Amino acid sequence: MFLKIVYRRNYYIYTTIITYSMEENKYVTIYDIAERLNLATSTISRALKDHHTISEKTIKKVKKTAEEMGFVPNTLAAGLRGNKTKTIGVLIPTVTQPFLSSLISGIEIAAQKSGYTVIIMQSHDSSEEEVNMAKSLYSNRVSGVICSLAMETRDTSHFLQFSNNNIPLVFVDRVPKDFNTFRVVIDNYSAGYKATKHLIDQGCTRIAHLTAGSEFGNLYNERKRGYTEALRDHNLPVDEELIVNLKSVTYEAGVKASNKLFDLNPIPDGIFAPGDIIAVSAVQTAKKRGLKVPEDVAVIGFNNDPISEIIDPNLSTITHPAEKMGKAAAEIIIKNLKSAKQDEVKEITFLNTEVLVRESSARK
Amino acid sequence: MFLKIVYRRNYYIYTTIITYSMEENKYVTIYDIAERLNLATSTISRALKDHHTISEKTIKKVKKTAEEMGFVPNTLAAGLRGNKTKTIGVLIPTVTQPFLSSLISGIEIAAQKSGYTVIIMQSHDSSEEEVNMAKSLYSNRVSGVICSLAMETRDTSHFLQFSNNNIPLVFVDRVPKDFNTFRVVIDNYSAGYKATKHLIDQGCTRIAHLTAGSEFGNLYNERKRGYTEALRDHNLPVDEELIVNLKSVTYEAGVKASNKLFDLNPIPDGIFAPGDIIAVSAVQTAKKRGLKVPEDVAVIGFNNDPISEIIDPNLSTITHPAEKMGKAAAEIIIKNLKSAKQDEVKEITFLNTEVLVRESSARK
DNA sequence: AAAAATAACACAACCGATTGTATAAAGAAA
DNA sequence: TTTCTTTATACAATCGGTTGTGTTATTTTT
Repeated sequence: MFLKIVYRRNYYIYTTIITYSMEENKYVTIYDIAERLNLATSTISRALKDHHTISEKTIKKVKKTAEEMGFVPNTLAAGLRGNKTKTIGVLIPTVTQPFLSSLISGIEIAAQKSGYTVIIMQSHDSSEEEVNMAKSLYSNRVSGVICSLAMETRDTSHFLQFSNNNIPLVFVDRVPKDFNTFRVVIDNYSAGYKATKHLIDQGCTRIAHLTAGSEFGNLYNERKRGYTEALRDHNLPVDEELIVNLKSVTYEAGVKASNKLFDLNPIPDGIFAPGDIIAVSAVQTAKKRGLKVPEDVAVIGFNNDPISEIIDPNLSTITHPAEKMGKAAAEIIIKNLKSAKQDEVKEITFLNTEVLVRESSARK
Repeated sequence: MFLKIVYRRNYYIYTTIITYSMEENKYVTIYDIAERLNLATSTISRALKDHHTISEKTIKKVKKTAEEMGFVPNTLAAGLRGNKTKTIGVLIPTVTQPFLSSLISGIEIAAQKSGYTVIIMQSHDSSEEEVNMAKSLYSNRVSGVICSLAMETRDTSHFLQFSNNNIPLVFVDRVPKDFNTFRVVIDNYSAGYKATKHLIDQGCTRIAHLTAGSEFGNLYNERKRGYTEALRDHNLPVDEELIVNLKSVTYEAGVKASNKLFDLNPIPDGIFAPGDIIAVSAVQTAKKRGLKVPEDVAVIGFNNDPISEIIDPNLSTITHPAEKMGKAAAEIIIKNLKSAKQDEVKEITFLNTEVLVRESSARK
């Protein structure tokens, strides 16, 4: 065995390679252990999981031998027989958004604790991919599914294969309105309300709102509803020219929308953005135009992404407890898998959000 | 079936629930199709994969019926029989770092394209968890494994179970020195060299370097080696007081280290940080102390994290092609799974890095 | 000491797709 | 018509744990 270094471009490195012995140790099965110990495979199987019908002595002997022989159970065989796999399928738009990667992290930690494995699939916000991947998860006989819908998704019938087959299904964050299953969300309405109220409390009277998404993605609409309600409750007019609908939730779209707002006369004195990236774009656009944040315009974002703590001025934001939501979702799955049948009542779990006041909105 | 809303805290929402019919459609198997069509299961199995011994007519009929009956193949059964699963296991420290989530994204896209499923596990930089999870991947009979080592890991013998059993194993980014298997990396030495040279080219003569990690994690050491070599090549002294070793790669640790550097007299006129978060902390610490970036001190980071484009001033950085690396790793796995036996030669794939000059270091 | 109860383990079917081999039917060659 | 191919499909073993039931010992009860 030797080493070949491939230079894909023009860089060099020096490396030492030690070759380990390559004798193939085929997968060790319970049959191998049974043969070695002159016991039945059923005894081995039961001994390995401390079944009460097996004597202490045998259990100890079996476990020791299994260890020695390097036995690792074949999850597939167990899953096939028992028709369950201790695997949780996660179907989300992408793993690269901070919110979603934190969500995964929470799921993974909770799953790990109970001995579950996590399969992750990315829909890339495409319905078509979501349909395929749901099928793939089903094909893999996942024990439960956690999903945050693709932006594009309207029809959710591809999730019926889970709910119809008693496979626990939890929607997180971007959830369908009309599907009877578990949901873990934040209250986007009250979060929007709180964010707007905060700006009002800071003395803002001309508060703009950047929003996004369609009617179906009720997430942004709920935030917007909170925004308008807060304005009404405080006797402020809801000015349609202060509400800008983003084509996409990107930095560039945020810059464009912010510029539109700052072209108004008078400019808004407060901006509520439904995401930190957008809020950051607003802050920086303001700064570029010589506006002071928060003095001239106060800004509050959403999510509490890592960046919100880092930019200057620090960004006020609404917390979005991603990891907790992941943990909650995974725990719902696990709880429902433990009991013989699923909860009749499909709980909607609301997690708390908080206004995090930092420099970008602190006028007082 | 009804709906119960659980208020975890103090928020409210209004939701409509439509209950879908809940008749259970058990998993449909090829046996069910065989029975319906009065054919043998072997015929069904072959027909579904266009085997040449099955007639066109039968294939068409079988596929139609399978579709109608809602047949979804049981991956477990196929995996058990064939002893392969079309699943790639990914074992990384965490999914929440931008580099790693982009890496996953790349893996997932490439895997998806070839019909592979991805299982992700997080070691949280703990060796113990890494050992357990490697075992779990093995237990799940993954077809291949992609791993970026836990910071803590010294002994890599828990990966022998893969290489000894002909399961393609690719290490990415944080790779062991002495394990004979595929690796996908960047040339950290030359990246460090280039970053430092860039600062020199900008007129810096007193360049500090923040570094991290131990001897084993050769990643940071390589960057440091590039740094010192670049200095030497340009007849600049290597000043130990300008090299600060971080306890952890966090913003806070970066602030602390930066302050230490700015307490020196004279202060460094350039800083090379081995990560963008650290670089950002340096930039902001400098600004807080009234120093101008890049005039008083030029800063260059590493990774090209999203934040580097957003902070003010924009951060110069070294690109770290995460998604490409993931794609490359997955493709190596897939290629090796396609051929009967693995490549004898375990390639080391180097991906290119580039100096991305932005405001934080552009003095000229 | 005989009957009953319990402990300890073995036997074999099962999960569902795959695949080497066998068989039957249809067509081609002799 | 008979034999040889070719085509189309069936049969049955297999992968490796799991689990209901059966079978022997061994111990306890009466």
